[in-house]
Amino acid sequence: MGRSPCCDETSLKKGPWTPEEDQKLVKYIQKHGHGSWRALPKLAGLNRCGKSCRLRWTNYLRPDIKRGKFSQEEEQTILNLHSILGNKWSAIASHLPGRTDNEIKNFWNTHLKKKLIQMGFDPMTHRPRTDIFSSFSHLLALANLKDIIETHSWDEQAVKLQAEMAKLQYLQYLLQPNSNINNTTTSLLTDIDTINLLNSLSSSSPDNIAGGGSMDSLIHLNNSSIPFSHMPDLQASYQTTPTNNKDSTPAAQEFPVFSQLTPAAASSATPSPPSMVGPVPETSSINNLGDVCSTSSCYGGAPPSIWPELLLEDPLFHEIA
DNA sequence: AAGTTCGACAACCGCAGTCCA
DNA sequence: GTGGACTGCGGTTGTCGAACT
Repeated sequence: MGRSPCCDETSLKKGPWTPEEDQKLVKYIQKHGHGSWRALPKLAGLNRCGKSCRLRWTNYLRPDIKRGKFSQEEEQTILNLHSILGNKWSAIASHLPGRTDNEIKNFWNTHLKKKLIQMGFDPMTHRPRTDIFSSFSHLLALANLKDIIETHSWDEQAVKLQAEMAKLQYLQYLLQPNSNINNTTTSLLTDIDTINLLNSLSSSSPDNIAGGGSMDSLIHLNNSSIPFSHMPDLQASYQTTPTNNKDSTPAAQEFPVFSQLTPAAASSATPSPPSMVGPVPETSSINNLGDVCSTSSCYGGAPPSIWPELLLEDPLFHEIA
């Protein structure tokens, strides 16, 4: 298949379009239609390649383009569709009238992706990240650095650190959704193993790596439920722990679905549906979710909404099904 | 006030698919 | 069937203004 040279002519202008160029392009297309994009620049009196003209028209000058910030509904639609379609920006754009694939792609990369990451979700899978312990260990270390320095020798702590990290790494392995655990029995054993391991961590001596607070931290993290979303026992604490007023967190306000999860849904051992359903990390434990709301796409006081519903209503969902 | 960093978004690049002579 | 022309698409880069030091 031959490849057409397009913009390799060095004499052709690149870079930002001027208002004059825009005007020429719009006038020409309004009068003649775009026809052949390759021929268009000459006919329109533009020193651009056809490809550049096409992009400028489709991404910016087209009259039916909706500009401005994305609405909350649009944001949810993007999240839903992305969870099914992945980076199929044009497919996503086709469900958002007036929005271009480029605009959606940019919005995803600059806002939504960061938001998911900050909330502890993998932006590609829309599931809780399973590598949370890598950062968790850092958090533990930071949180207890003072205690370590003040009360214990470095050697002593180093040994304990290694032991705890080994446990955590094994725990992480057990929690891997793609681990080679296929049959029910093994899966059950795994959960038991996992819980036992957690218990062992929680029952460690008070001067363990977390300075007596590692399991507390875990439980609080479990309120955020990133690593344990498929662990029923721990989910119980998720729903009953009163000390964490999730509804007051920015994330809970912004994504009310997280605070509305039923125990059954929260304790489901089944991997979450493509849409992002799952508890939200506790603001103060994981990261500053206030930052999440600091973006231009945050809509304080907006009515609650639930992505999966939107997803199921979308005709695309039926197409795919 | 000047320089630097960062975020948002427009634009470019190159591959892949489709159409058609 | 073949190959050139063209379009669509997704990843990446460049630019510019705002925020920060």
